[in-house]
Amino acid sequence: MANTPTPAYTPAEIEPRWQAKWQETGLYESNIDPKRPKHYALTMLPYPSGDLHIGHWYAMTPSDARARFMRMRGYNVLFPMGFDAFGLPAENAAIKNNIHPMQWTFRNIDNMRRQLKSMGAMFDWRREAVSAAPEYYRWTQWFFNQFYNNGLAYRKMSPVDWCPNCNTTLAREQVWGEDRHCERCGTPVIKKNLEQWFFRTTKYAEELLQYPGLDWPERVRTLQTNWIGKSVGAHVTFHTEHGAELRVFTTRPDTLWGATFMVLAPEHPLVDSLTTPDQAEAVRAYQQQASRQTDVEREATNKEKTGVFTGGYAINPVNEQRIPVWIADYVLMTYGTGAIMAVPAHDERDFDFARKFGLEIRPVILPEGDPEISGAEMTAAVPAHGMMINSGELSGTPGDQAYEKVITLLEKKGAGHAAVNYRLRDWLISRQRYWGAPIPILYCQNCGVVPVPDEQLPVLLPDDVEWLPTGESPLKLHPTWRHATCPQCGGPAERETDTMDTFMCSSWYHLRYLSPKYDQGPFDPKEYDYWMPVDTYTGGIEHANMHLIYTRFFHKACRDIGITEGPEPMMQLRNQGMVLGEDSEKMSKSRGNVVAPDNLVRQYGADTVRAYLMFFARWDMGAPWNNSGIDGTARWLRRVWTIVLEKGERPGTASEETIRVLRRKLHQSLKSITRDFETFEFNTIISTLMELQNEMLKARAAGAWGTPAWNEAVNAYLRMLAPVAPHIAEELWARIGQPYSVHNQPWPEVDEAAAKVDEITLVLQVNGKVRDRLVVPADISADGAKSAALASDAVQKFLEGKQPRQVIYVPGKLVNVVV
RNA sequence: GCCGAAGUGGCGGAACAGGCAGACGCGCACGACUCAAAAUCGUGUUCCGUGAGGAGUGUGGGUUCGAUUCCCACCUUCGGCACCA
Repeated sequence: MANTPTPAYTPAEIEPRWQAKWQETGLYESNIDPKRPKHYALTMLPYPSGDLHIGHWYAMTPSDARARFMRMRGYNVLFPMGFDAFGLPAENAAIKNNIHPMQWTFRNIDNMRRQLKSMGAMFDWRREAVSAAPEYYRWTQWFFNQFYNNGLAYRKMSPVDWCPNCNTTLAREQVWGEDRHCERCGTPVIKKNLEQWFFRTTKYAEELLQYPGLDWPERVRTLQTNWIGKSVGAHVTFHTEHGAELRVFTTRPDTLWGATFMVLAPEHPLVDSLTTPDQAEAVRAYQQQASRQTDVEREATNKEKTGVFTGGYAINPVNEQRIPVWIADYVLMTYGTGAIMAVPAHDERDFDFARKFGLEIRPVILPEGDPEISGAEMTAAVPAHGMMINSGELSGTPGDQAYEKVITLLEKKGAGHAAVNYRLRDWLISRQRYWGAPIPILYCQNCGVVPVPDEQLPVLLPDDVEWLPTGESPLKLHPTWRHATCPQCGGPAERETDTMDTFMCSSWYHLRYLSPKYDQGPFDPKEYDYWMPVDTYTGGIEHANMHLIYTRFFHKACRDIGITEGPEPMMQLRNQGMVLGEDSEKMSKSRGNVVAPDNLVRQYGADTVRAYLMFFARWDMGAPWNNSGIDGTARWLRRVWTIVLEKGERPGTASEETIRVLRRKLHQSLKSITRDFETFEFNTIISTLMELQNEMLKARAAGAWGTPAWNEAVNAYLRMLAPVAPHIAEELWARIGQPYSVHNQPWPEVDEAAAKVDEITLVLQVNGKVRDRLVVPADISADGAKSAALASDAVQKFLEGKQPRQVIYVPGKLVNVVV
């Protein structure tokens, strides 16, 4: 062996060879096995844009490594992969290149599947699911029916962005610029009302605020909690002078006596009846301007309040006061009731509005310690709580009872009650697009809205569509597709031509993975019972408020219908950060800072790319890509190659001390790496492996090669390396004569005795500053440590003859002498 | 404005019960090998100071024998929400 040169490390040859072998032997096929504990590791599925991005690798490689780690720890691990394959880019490609979205999508999937395979991940490809395949979206439609039949889906008018020139609806990403113009023709976009389908996510708002048993980052829970936006208060019913009910929501029922005017959203349905003839023109003009205004423009107005008096009045139910009703765009139709009682003395926005339009400001709350001042004297609203004043029979009520007393009074008068309001809105699922799952609804002249019966699903997308540059959905333009027969009366019916939001598809893909070919339901219950819930879910934080809320809603709704079980679909969540370009900007083709994983794999091999992605940044933080750093990781793996295959000098001549140090480092490293895998701290896994290698190099130079301790170290090293760099670990495992496969090996056991330190370096401090170090037995007594410290020349020098005031001993660490 | 995360060498980062700041790697410098270069190997590398030593984890305070770590105030960067009644 000494004379045979070490073969070169050639990842380009090794990696495809093992990938083929793994596939051939079904190494990563996960099947139900009641004898072993299961672990469902899920990573967010990619959109098939065409090329695998370095960001995909960054998200998936550590997820794969951890799934492999769990596998070696004895879990039966399911780690599937698929494609979120519906969506707008395919349609844009269709128009631009005259290629059918299906062709475009499936061609991209083929390429990305190849790229994913080059990662060497343990995906069980038998379980691949593609959301745009009819056998998938059949069940997406089936779920829609379930929601419809259980009162969770409903239709109502709702505004969409509309290009009056193209005569088409636009998705959010098709509206460009500050002036919000159409991406295609540049015409300013307007809002248009259409009948659209919604899911009742708000029914689950309260439950979604609970995170029972969830090991999710605090950050994500905070994002979701803020997004759901719970406010506690009361509904109060005012009346217009004509007797119409005018309901408001308020978080401050205790300020009700300070309501000196009301404000309605410009679109509020009562505006017309409230408006007096002399105000009609001004009101109409304001409404028109507001309807053209976009959210962006509303923000750009920089809080300068605008509004118009309707001429109408309402009656405050608690004091019978007649107060003017205004309209203003700072009141949103989409939140609360679209109307507010304005309490300028205690609300900043109402205060600004009152000052601008000369409306009355009446303080009704006196915070403790504040002097009582008149509304005219106020320079700003006082939002604090305190004693009620100027509030009729409730004047003098202390702040901590105010809320309760007002609610009681309102209930007695039948004028209101305690209420909770949420920022979360129902989920609008209608998309005026072709490339999505058709909403399985028929409109019959006799029977009205009729769902397509489950046995007629899927409602297939027609293949023979024309891609006209009108922007209108081809489903609307198709000559025959929309004509159907009513399943109830047999008469003619029209199909819904809208398709579903792709978030609908991705809300249940983790269930489809369980049995992607199952045709008796969305998933095989046997598989569900064994694998669900998802144990570990990894993906980007950007999905905190959309996908992750939708999928939780979906699970809970299905649970109540009886389709799923348990409170939550995904028990543990971990988010990776983002890889930026070398210029610290977001990677994009136009900036030219995109890092292509294919090129890196060609140059370095997948194992190096995997290891570098785990090493170069904290996984949850992300960082700008740094191309020069990868050489260090490549060097490390080449050294692993030689350290395993090359014979060391003077084999077997190592001292006992060398052996002990080697074994200690090995088992300490094993402990540390095990913990880091558990806690998703991937960068320190690699650095610990590098440190251990440095120690092994030293031990080899000192003659440890060929000893049992050396062989133990090499064996354990390859097993620890296997999740990170699966190909080289497999190759070296075979070359040292171990049986296939390293990936079926158990995770190494820690030898606590070997890891134990018998000698420690005691740090000696004087007044907190390090002055000396002392090697002492690990089990040294406190007194022994202290006297050893005081005997040190360096300590004596810094004591300068003074008597120590205090001597502190931290076991196993240091002695601090205080003078 | 509100909510959240983060600020450590030239760079990415480590320090996992409050106890050696800078592990590991990049880069750089010097050396070995080489006719030479690459690759590889070795040594060094927070700053100031020739040195003893001193300073040092965004800034300012505090608690403590001792603070990157805990508390208070502030600054900067990033992310989310944003007239939410």
